[in-house]
Amino acid sequence: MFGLADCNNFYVSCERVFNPSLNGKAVVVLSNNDGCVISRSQEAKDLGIKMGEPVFKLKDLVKRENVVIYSSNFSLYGDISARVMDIIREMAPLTEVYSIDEAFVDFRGFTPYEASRLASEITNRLYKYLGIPVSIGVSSTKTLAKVASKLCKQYPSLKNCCVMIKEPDIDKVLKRFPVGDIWGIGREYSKMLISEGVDSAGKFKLCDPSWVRKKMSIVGLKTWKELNGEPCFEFEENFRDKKQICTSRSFSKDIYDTEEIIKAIAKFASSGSEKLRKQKGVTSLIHIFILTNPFREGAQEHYKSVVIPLLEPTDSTFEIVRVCCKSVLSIIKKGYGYKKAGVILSGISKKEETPGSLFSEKDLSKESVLMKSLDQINAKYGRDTLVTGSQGVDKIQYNMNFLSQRYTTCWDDIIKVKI
DNA sequence: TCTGGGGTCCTAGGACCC
DNA sequence: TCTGGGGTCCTAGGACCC
Repeated sequence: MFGLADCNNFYVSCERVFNPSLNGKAVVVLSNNDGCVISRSQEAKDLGIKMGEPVFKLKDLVKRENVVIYSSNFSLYGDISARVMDIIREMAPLTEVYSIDEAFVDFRGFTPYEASRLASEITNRLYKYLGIPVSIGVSSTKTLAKVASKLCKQYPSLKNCCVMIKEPDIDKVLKRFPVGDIWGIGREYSKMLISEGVDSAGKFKLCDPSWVRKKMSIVGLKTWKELNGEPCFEFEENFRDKKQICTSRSFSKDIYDTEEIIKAIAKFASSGSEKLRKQKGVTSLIHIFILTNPFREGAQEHYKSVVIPLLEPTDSTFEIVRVCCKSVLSIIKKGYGYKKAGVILSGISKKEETPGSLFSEKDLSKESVLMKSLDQINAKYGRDTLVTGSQGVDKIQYNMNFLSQRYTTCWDDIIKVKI
């Protein structure tokens, strides 16, 4: 049996821990740059606020209903998430962290009764120790466990735990479960299935597998099998290395100045390199992209990108920043305002397993020492203490008008709170 | 005025290999 | 008249996740 522990309205719940007066109120957390809604309290959902909705469209509603707004505070959410995962791991050692607010928990070998006891112990402890409400669903596959965890949110009487094992019970649930809410079925497949008359998980479960395979590839077929009780997604080990590392941001306004774009690209390249070194990898392919504002009228050409294969795979901030700054010039057009940019590092391999070049002119061991010092200094004195010249010293401005304090990770903020 | 960021996997088609 | 067969690798694009 697989369990899925899912924090309820996670970002909003984190804000509520440090500000209990938010309980019972409509609260939303916004994406980077204060763009879209990415977390909603139940009260906000009840007002009809949708996931991903841009906040400027909600202006009237926010005012009328006194919706409380927060900018996203990932230092806080990341730290609370780590604490949640630690506690779950203490109680169920084989735990796969799936996202910032979800973990699959191993319930193999448990009777349904034992599973339900452990699940409720976990939710109770998380609420008691951290103040974070968590739903746990348990069933025979990951996909069904996801369904079970969603039921908890629908039926408060379940007290945040739902063990779903008996076939007739499962079928009863699936019959009323919207096909688009199934894990692995997104907007496009959902549209297609509904147009074919398949609007519930129950109906999808009864589809002909070869039809599913044809329409939705092997991925869709796996989801179908999982709904039929055949596990296709196993537990995975947690610290799998990334195959690509993407760093990108939207800017708070359109940027026309080439120097400004270069600064941003240098910053993205340098953060990417740092992430790369953390997993002891080297990149051999760099992808840079810039976008003009796609929502602005009359903007034609809005996406430009360039891919640069490297002759020698590297993890050096200097090398990566240098290549990026030089290459981005080839795609920037004068007179265009850019709204977003990013750097993707791919073709990643383990540094120690990557052969060096016979004709290299660089002294790689020196470079390694330099990078190590760079990382150590930034770890000790804070991010961006030491940066490349092309990144510049003044930070790029992003909108963060409703930011809470970093209650658990930043000493300055704690002092401010006390005062 | 204001529309997120960071990932994964699969498939089709083209270029290339022997 | 007749024009191989079996692969791999790469890229772009499309779907999905939170």
